[in-house]
Amino acid sequence: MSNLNIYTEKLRESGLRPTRQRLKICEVLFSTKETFHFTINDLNKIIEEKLGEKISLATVYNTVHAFKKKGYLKEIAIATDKSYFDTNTSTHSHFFDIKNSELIDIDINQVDLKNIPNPPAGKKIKNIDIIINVESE
Amino acid sequence: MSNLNIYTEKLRESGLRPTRQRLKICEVLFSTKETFHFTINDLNKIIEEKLGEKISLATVYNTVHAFKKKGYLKEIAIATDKSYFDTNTSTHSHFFDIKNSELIDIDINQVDLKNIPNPPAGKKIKNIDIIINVESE
DNA sequence: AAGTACTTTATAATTATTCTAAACTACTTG
DNA sequence: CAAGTAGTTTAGAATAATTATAAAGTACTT
Ligand SMILES: [Mn+2]
Ligand SMILES: [Mn+2]
Ligand SMILES: [Zn+2]
Ligand SMILES: [Zn+2]
Repeated sequence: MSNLNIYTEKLRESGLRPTRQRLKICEVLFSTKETFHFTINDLNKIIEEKLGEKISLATVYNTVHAFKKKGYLKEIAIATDKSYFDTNTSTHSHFFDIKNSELIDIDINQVDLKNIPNPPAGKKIKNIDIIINVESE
Repeated sequence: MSNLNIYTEKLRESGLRPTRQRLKICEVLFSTKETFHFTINDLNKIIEEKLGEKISLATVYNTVHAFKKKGYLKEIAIATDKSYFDTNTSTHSHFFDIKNSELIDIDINQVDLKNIPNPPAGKKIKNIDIIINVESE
């Protein structure tokens, strides 16, 4: 049985119309057991190659942003030329292998900040991004 | 007395010729008491406005990259559309105010990771980027 | 069935950055 | 110093990710 009905329902609940394009993208993003990281280009390739579908690049961007806004995706704060997204929306940090641009999840419990400094006056902490850069040895 | 001779010497030591453009950029970057954060665009504006000089944008890029390579500048790993650089080259973390794109130094002693997780097999940790995102309240 | 708001799409625009190749300049060497 | 050369600057073109535009298409309401 497909997840189509589930996605349709979820999208409607979110105020997003369950279009053919959005449902395809849901399949790609949310029907795997494991979560994963991707760029817009990655996602576009998967859609074309795995699904034999072609969705306009603008729609892929629109959809990813819409899903992010609804909390179904997270954007990873990493300083590269392109944006990375994550189907794992729980709070967690990452290893990042610069050489092959690979992101690897770190369980929230495995890394903790001690002595979190007080933010500057008049500002409050929203969230903390931790990237542990690694390289193959 | 100007720092020109010092910069000239420093550049020569580094194998970089002390050109008029590089010396100007040294003045802007390294003659202030306080360190600071900047984008290429910021730097270019300072050169034009404060020094009445005009240096080709390509040269500004070239120079910043050369200085970074020599360790006189650090690039801050922040996920924005433009790159940020830092004249503070010591190991430290940052507060980042997304609203006004402001970076604020955090002393290295004020924030520490506890339980740094083991990197994936065959990889070793190079460095750790910590960004504490803040917003005005 | 018709109307409306939302969505998709191709394409253009934007923006940061890098590339190119010609002109220029700092340094070395005779 | 004069000449050679290797490094540097520069304007402008190229690249690449992303966003904007606006027309055509679709989902939902009535
Ligand atoms: Mn960039
Ligand atoms: Mn970007
Ligand atoms: Zn992740
Ligand atoms: Zn700093």
